[in-house]
Amino acid sequence: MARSATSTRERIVSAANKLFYGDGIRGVSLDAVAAKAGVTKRTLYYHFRSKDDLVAAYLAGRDQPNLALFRKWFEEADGALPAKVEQIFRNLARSARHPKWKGCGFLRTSAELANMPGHPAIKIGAAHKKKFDAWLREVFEQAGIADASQLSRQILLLLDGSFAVVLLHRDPSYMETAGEAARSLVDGALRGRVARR
Amino acid sequence: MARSATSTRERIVSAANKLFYGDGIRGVSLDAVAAKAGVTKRTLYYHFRSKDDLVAAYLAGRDQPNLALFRKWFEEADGALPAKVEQIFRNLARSARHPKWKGCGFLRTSAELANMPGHPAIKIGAAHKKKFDAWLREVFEQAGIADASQLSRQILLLLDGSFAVVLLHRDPSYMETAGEAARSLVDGALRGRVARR
DNA sequence: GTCTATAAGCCGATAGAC
DNA sequence: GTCTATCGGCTTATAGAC
Repeated sequence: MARSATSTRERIVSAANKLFYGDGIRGVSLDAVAAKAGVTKRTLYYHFRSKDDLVAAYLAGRDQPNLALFRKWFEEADGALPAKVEQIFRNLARSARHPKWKGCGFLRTSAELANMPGHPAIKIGAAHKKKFDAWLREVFEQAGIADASQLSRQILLLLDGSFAVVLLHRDPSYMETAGEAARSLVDGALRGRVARR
Repeated sequence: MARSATSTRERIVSAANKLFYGDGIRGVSLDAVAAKAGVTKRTLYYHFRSKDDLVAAYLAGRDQPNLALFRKWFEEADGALPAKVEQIFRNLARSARHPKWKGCGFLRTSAELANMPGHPAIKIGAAHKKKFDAWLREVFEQAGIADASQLSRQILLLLDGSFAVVLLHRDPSYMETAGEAARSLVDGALRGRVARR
């Protein structure tokens, strides 16, 4: 009734975000989420129909902030297009050195719930990556790159590959390697654009 | 006592392989593994100290067969080096169209157990990828590519990226996109080799 | 080495009061 | 909308017989 500065629902999602991202979906109980949010489990179930519902809300809450961050990194980077793309990977490497970093929440959820392909959370993850792909394709199209769609997909493969590889080896330098590969591919596409004229 | 054609231990690992790969580590109980292996849980605990121990055995059992398959795909492919590398991705796309395909067991385990960085199973996964990396680097070195190490890492990023992306979108065509990117990078490295002479 | 049986605790989800 | 209390089931792991 008394509306607090952050709503109960927001506090629950925030707690779920920290716990699910940190320890994985099936590694976290709703008891733990409720306790961290400072509510009882009954209240949690008032706001969310089920654990699956909360998992979907957890990823939905990461969608826009994540996209905004990538765009910001790109826009603030100096240099030509290949260097600006590479800069995304450099910033990612920096964030991956933070001790709490545990890869991409969307990819990890799809890996953990691979036996439930239609799970709402997986759909949210897929949509998130599609949005990033669409933004990157737009950037490449405006640069006059012929097959912008193919190139953006390739960059996304490198990006998601670096999430997976860095998580496995705990070595963020792979993100810099991925950035160099991305720069090579963008460079090649730009030269292709000129050659085809 | 009576040694069966397949030992009890092997049957347990085989059951664990199917279940863990299919439904994820934390999504599978040892009750289910024991039942599928046709033994009691007490027998399972005779052969494996803990669930973590069994998880490690599950991934260890996938190491060599997986590497052998990639090598076979490469060796049987026609054409020059870039085409042979691309053929690995084409074969992977074909296998990803099988209904039981659920990504890379090593990567999915590291994603699910991201909160346990020192877990034995993660070490086995990291070692597996390092072996593949070393083999690919050797191939590139023998082709006279200058920075074979950098190139093999880039190809692995595309490979692992395609595992993650295809699992999320359930669209194996991303593996063909990754294969084309890999071919581009190998092509570029070969041209670099000539240019530097 | 394999069995039956069970400990001890955690899980998602719900009942009913206020 | 939030609380206390609890259900029925499942989980890892162990005890003790043969």
